[in-house]
Amino acid sequence: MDYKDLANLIFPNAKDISYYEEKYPERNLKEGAIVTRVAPSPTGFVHIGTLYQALVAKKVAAQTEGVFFLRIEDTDQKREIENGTTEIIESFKDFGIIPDEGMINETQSNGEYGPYKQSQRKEIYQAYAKYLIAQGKAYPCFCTPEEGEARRGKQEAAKIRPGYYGVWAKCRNITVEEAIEKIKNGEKYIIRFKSPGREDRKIKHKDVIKGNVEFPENDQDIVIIKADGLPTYHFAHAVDDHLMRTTHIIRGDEWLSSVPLHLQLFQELGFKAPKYAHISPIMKNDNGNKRKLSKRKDPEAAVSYYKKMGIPKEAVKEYLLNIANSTFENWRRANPELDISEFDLQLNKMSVSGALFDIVKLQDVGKTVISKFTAEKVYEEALNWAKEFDKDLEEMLKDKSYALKVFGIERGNKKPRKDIAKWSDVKYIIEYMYGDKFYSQKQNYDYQVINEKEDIEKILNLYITDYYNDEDDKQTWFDKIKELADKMGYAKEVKEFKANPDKYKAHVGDVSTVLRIALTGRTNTPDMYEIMKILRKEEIKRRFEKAIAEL
RNA sequence: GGCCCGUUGGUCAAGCGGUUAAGACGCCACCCUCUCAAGGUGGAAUCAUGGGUUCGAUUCCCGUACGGGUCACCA
Repeated sequence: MDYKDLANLIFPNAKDISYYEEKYPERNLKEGAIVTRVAPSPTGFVHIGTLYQALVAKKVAAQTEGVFFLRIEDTDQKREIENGTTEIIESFKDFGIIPDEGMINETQSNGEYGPYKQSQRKEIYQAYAKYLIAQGKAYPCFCTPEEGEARRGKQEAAKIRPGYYGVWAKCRNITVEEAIEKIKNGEKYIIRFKSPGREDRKIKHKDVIKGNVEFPENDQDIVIIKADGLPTYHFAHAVDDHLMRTTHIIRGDEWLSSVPLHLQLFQELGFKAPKYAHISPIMKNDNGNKRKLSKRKDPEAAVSYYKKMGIPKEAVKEYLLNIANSTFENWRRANPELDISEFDLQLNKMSVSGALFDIVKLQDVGKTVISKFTAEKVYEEALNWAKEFDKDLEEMLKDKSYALKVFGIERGNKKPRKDIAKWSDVKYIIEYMYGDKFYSQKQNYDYQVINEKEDIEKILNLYITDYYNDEDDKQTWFDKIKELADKMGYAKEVKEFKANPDKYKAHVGDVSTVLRIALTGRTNTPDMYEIMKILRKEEIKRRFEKAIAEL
C-alpha cells in the first residue's frame, strides 16, 4: 500500500487536479496586468482597513488593465453571520467599489474563475489535498484538539517553540498501513501539510511594499483541511489564488509572517508563487500607544460609521488614497478637477508602518470635496443621507427649489463656500433658513457691540422700511447699510472706525451684526446679502418684528 | 518570550551620502472682509538613542530603547 491508496481512501471522489488546471487557464491579459482581489470573511462588519485594501487593489488592477475580484472567505462557519456576503457587497458599493469578478449576492457571482465563495469550493480543496497526500506531502493527523493543547502546554512549560513540527509532529511518521487502518476503524482525523522546511535555514523574500524580508523557513506541519472538511486560510489561499490566477496578493500585514509557509505551499503544490504586497494597518492613538483600529472599541473602524456620519464617499476615498500614497495630495492640488481614477497609485510607495487615523484631516478633505459639488449634487446627497438617518432634515428638504437656493449660497463660483464637512452637518448649517425651524426654536439674540434697545430697534425698523429692497444688487444693498450706519452716527467704513475709534460708537460691521442676529439668531452666517435675497422682504420684516418684540 | 518589521514636527509624510530637511492637516499671527467658513501671507514645531563607516551622515552598518505584527482544526 502506498500514498496513493491512502489518498484514494480519504478522498475517493476527488477529481484529478488536471481538471481544475484546465478549467481555470491562465488569464489572457496584457503584459504587466495585475490580477488581485479582496477576500474578506462575512462576519457582519466591514472594517475600514478592508475598504482600504479593496480601494488599493481595485486601483492597481484598473491601472494595469488587470482584474479585481471579490472572494468570500467563509471557511470558519462559527464566525459567519447571515447575509454577511451581502453586507460586504453593499458596503463596497456604498463607496463605489464594484469588483470586476466575484460574488454579487449571497449565492451568485460574475466571472469565469469561480465559485468565489470558499464554502462552495470544497471539492476543489479536496482535490488538491488528495494530490498532496498521494505524493506524501500531506498526511492525516489523528491527534485530538485536547492532545494539541497538551502539546502546547508542554512546549510552553519547556520554553520551546510551540507548534506541530519535528518530534512534536506525532502523526507525521505514521505508516500508510497504520493510517489506513485507523481511518477504517473510524478514527477522526484532519489533514496536515508535511513541511519540508528547516527552521535553521532562512528564506529571503521581497515584498512589494515591505521590501526585503528574511525569515526562518517554515517547518510547521500546519492543518490544511479541518475536521469539518473545509480548508484553513493558508491552504485555501494557495489553491484559490493559483486557480484564480491572482498575480498580486494585497492583504493586511498581519499575514507577513505567514509568507514562508505560503511560499512553501505554492512550491509543494507546484504553483507559481504570486507577488505579495502587505499593507500596513490603519492605527489609532490610544493613550499614547498605537494600535489597530478595533472593531470593538472604535466606531470609526466600521465603514458603516462613515455612511452614518454622512462623510461623502469621495472624501473617504481621497483620504485613504492619501494614506496610501502621500503624493496623492500634490496630485490633487495640481489636478483639482480630475477623477481619482486618473491618479497613478504605486504599491511600492506605500508606507511600511501604520498610519494613525486622522479624522480631523478626513473632515478637511470632506469640506473640500463638498465645496466642489453643485447645489444640485449637495441637495441629492444630503437628501439621500437624510432619508436614512435624519427624518427631520428630509422633511426640511422637501421643497427642492428652495433647498437649491439655500445650497446655492456662495456656491458655484471660483471660491466656493467650504463649510459642510459631512451630511450630518447640514441641518445645523441651514436651519435658520427655514421658518418652521427658526420660529419654533428659542433664539438667543446676543447683540454684541451695539446693544442699546433703542438703537437696535431703530436700526431694524429703519432698515426694513427705508432701505431694504429685494431688487437691489449687492453693491446697492451694502451701500444702503452704510447709509443707515451713517445716519445713525456710526462709521460707514470699518477702516475709518479703526483710524478714529473715539469718533464713533461703532461701525457698519456692527450694524450688519445687528441685522444678522435679528435675521438668523446667529453671529456667524454666510453672505447676508444672499440670505436676504432668499428670505425676501416679508420674511425679513417678520423676523425683525420678532426680534424687536423680544428685546 | 522566540521570530519578523518599523521609528523624520501634534498627525500624514517627501527625502535615498553634501538640502535653508518639501508639502498637507492642525495650531498661532496678520491680511482680506458685513460676521463666519474659506482664501492669502508669515510663524512655532521633526530626523528616537549610543557607537561605528566616511572628508561628510536623516540617509549605510551594529547595538539599545520604544512601537507594531505574528506564534490556532480564526481569518
